[in-house]
Amino acid sequence: MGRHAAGEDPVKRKQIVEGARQVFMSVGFDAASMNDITRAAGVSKGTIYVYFENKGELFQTIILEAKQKIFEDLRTTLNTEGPVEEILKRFSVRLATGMTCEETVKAMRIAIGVAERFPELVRSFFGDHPGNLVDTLSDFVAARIRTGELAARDPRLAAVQLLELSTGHLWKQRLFGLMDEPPSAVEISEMADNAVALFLSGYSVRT
Amino acid sequence: MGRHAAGEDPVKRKQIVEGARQVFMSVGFDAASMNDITRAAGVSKGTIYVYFENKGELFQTIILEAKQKIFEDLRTTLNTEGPVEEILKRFSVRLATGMTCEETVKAMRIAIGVAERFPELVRSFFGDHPGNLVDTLSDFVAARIRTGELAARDPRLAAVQLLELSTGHLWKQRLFGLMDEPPSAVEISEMADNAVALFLSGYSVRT
Amino acid sequence: MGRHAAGEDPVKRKQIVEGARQVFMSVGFDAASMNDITRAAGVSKGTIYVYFENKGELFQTIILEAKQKIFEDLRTTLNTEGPVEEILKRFSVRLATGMTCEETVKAMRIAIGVAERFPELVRSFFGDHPGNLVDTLSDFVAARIRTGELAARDPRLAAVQLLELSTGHLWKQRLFGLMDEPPSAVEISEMADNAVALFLSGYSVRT
Amino acid sequence: MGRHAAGEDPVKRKQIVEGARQVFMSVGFDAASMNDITRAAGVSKGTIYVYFENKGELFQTIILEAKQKIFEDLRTTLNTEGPVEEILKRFSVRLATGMTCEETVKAMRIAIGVAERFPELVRSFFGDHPGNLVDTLSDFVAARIRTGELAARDPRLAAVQLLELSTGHLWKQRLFGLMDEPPSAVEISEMADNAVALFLSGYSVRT
DNA sequence: AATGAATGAGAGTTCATTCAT
DNA sequence: TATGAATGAACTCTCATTCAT
Repeated sequence: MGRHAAGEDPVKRKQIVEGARQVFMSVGFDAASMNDITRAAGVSKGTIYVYFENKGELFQTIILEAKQKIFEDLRTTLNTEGPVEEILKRFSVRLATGMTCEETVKAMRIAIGVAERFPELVRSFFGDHPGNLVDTLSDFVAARIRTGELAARDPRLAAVQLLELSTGHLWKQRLFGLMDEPPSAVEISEMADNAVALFLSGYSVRT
Repeated sequence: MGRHAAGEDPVKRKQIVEGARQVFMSVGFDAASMNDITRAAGVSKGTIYVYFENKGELFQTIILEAKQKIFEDLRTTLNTEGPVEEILKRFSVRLATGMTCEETVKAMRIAIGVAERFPELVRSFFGDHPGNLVDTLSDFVAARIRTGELAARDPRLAAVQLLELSTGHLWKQRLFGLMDEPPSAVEISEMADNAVALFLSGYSVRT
Repeated sequence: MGRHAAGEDPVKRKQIVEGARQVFMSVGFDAASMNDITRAAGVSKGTIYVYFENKGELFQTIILEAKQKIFEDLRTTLNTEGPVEEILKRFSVRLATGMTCEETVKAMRIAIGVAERFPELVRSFFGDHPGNLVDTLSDFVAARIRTGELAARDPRLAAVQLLELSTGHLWKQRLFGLMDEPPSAVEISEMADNAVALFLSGYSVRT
Repeated sequence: MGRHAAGEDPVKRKQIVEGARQVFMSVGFDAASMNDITRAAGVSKGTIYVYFENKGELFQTIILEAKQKIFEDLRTTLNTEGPVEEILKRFSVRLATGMTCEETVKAMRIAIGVAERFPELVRSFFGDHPGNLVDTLSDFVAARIRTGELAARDPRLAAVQLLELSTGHLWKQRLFGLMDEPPSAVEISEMADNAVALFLSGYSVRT
């Protein structure tokens, strides 16, 4: 039969998710009404409740989807061959780009705002799931220590520091609304240069 | 007569603000009802509307007050005499302590969550007001460059980097609910040590 | 001050109860919407929720009030002096009148319909509360056995039987909608005569 | 082709009715959702609407079926030969058993609860259909008056009185939730004894 | 000046019914 | 003929705000 099972038509589901994203992203969780979402999705209210148990579940879906996009290809960046400096710079640029783009910033803002009600949701951004950012970068640093390219007593600390230097300022400015547009490629590149430079001034092996 | 003009009794105002602070901080903006605040403040609803235009304005007052507390004594830290390293460490410790304490984290979370509705409010945390954090620290770095203690092409960039290194990881963990309690004094001290160490490895004048 | 406390203005309360009675009585519990009641009461929805916790509580109030009216003066009827036959007839008439009037019938119908959800409510009609109908009449019968006017091995059984004979048929016809109007005084009187006659044929002392 | 016309397959119809019976009996009319019934019946929603115009019609069918069961074999009881007392007692026992069993009580409660919306439905329980209870018992009493076994000026009144005495108290207690389980055979038998005894004390021919 | 009872629009969710498949 | 995904009106209840006292 050509018809889909209840709650399983991917086109409808996409429609709902898309409508919900628009509404949630622009007004947040509480201020988003299911009527707004209904309207934005072009789907009836009843249908939404077939696809999602309730407002909260729909919300979590939106946020988790948004989160996926940021981190997915960062690991592959670190797994390529090449000189430390070059790889770290590429990593730093990609990370900062993902963290400061419009969608990420909005998703994080909203998730942070409901942290008390959806604790796992916010945690998941930098959370303990395998392959989280800190672990991944720590592994890279440890490997390059073994190759003699880096020298650090605490690879994890070094990783954390690079992460902060790479995203910190621009991301915070975006999060707190001090920068209305995502930073330009040039700005990101400069910040990455500076981050990697300071990092290497502390952890590269002096000749 | 000893009566105050409408909306001008500072004791009443304090009462309202205190009640609102309790309620907003514990449940956020949307979940806080004016009835709850009325109850917590021990003031009638009508009175609240004499002192504050509406819920949003009251909310902004609360958040701005919370913000003041974090940054107020940081500048004096930088204005003391002494060796760069020592001063920066003290600054770093105070900043991280203020940024990760319960009240700050809650206030930021709530403010971030309603960023779309109260854009100036969130901006004000790290905003462009005179004496903001970046300017203050930049000035300090520039001064120490003039004294020959530090060497940096871009004092502002250096300041930003120190700020990120000083608060970044712990604060982000607190904000995203990955750390339920504020970090201990030891944790903060270690992070400050490491931050200042990396900073100086890049910007201190090599002998 | 001339103003009433929240939920304590007897005029408003009466208005709400009156509106609710109209709506509940004419369509039952489930089919009655709070909007209908709002309209019928001429009071805002919020106000109703100040006076009553929820729909169920309002409903219980309506039904219990209706119940009060039926039974309140029956006991005094039995406490008067006079020959058994005359007293029982008066009791029988009053009971049947109360049980078959429009309001009682509607209240009972609706209460019966929601017996699973409000069990105490239905039970209260003939319930175990002190001074319920069976006890009261049993006491009377027992007293008249002691005076030698009646003879019955089981006064309670005799009381129950009189109650059924007095109300049974007419009440059941009313309850099941076979009689659109309350029975006339004549009909009730005849039924009472017949009930008392059969009762006395079994329990009066033969000379 | 062996297919049935729309809405005419008796097996499907039975399935629907059975599913609806389960659901209606356990939660009542309003709380029963067509989805529940769909599930209980194992038939699609569309199919139900082929066999029954709407929820109300389906409901009426269920209630009428439940009603049939109570009264169907009572007439045969009265048509047997034997002494009046014995026959009346058997009749009384069967009537009380049928009127107080779980299914009857539930069906009556639900029907009574929606009496305003389905007036004919409730009426049908004791209604004017040929062969209703009162007529049947009146005929029996009249016949036994002609044989000289009973003496009553108004056979219909006598019949009504016996009916009330036979079911009244126990049934009312069941209907109003004062008795959670159906009465035991012993209780019913005793009540029947007492009912017939009082009846005969009034209407048997004295020797 | 201060109060708090009253308002009513709007929240999330359910469900009888329809109609494309 | 039978299906069940989709609809959207209607449900109960909440709450920011007003205004008579």
